[in-house]
Amino acid sequence: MTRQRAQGRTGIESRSIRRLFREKGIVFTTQREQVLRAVIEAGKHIDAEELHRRLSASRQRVGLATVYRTLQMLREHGLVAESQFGERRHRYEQAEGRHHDHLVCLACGKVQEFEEPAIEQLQERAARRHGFAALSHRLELYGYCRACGRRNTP
Amino acid sequence: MTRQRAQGRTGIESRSIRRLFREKGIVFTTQREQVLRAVIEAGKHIDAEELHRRLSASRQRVGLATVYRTLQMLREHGLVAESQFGERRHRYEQAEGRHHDHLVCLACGKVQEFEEPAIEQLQERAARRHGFAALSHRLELYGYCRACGRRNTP
DNA sequence: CGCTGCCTGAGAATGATTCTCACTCTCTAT
DNA sequence: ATAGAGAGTGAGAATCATTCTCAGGCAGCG
Ligand SMILES: [Mn+2]
Ligand SMILES: [Mn+2]
Ligand SMILES: [Zn+2]
Ligand SMILES: [Zn+2]
Repeated sequence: MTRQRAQGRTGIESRSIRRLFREKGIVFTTQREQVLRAVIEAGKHIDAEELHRRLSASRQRVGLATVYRTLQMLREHGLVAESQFGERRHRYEQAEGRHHDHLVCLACGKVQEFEEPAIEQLQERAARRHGFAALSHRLELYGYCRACGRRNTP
Repeated sequence: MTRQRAQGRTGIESRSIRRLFREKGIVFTTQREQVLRAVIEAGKHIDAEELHRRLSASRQRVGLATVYRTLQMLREHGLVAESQFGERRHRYEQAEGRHHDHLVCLACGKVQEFEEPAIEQLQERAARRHGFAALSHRLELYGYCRACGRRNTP
């Protein structure tokens, strides 16, 4: 079995995921490695079904139940972030260092990311005012992206 | 059939809902009236199933499908607001004039409302910066309420 | 009062996610 | 390396909130 030599731009090698899992106390399995790798390569906001489809096509086959289980586990370990965007299914992305929120276009479905540190601060302040200890949050703005806004209200 | 005389504290009478519907171009039916009335009386964050149960118990029976259809319709007309709070089912509340966001306790499930006009402004600004025309948003903070926070981290 | 067309309700259908359980694999300790 | 214990996997069934279907019922308008 010829093994691909260079993994390419992601730079994430099997050994490093193995190490990552060990550090986090996560049992290593090829399925888990493949799921995490696929999430990272997918880029942004992929759903479980699509992830499963891509894995079945290009890599080792991984059961859909395992995809779900693994995503949940990775989320609990802070390696993956889950969002919903007003659809029925959840979407996943790699949880990188920086937190961000989302602008969801109601016309074309595009999801744009943004950061606004001042909002995060005010959230924290608002929470404290109510004696609430915030661990996480979700902020989504729904409306029309630049392209769709121009099309609808010229 | 003896009819209840005074509707009590809500102050919303049949005639006024009829008028409200007419003004909005909504066809009046007793089912729709009952659903809206039940949402208002429920107070906060009730789900469709519970609404259906209460209607079946105390008022006229309304089919579950009709409850869902009506909630969706009322939402489109801005009379009802929908949220999700990380659960599977949606929750509904009367859409009153003032907008608010939510603090969701991960321990006891309590949902507290808060307003922070400065956040709303910053959201608008962030959206504009990306050429995005925001129509609505959802902001939820997840963590521990005062009572649960004290219990867990004394 | 009598159409016309929207509204309703019971049950079936849908669809994303979770569960089940027999089997397999990882990890750790020999 | 090897074996045993326990955690992970996968196919399919189950769950369950929500939507769909369609036959029968009302609302609104003349
Ligand atoms: Mn994102
Ligand atoms: Mn609320
Ligand atoms: Zn768009
Ligand atoms: Zn609490």
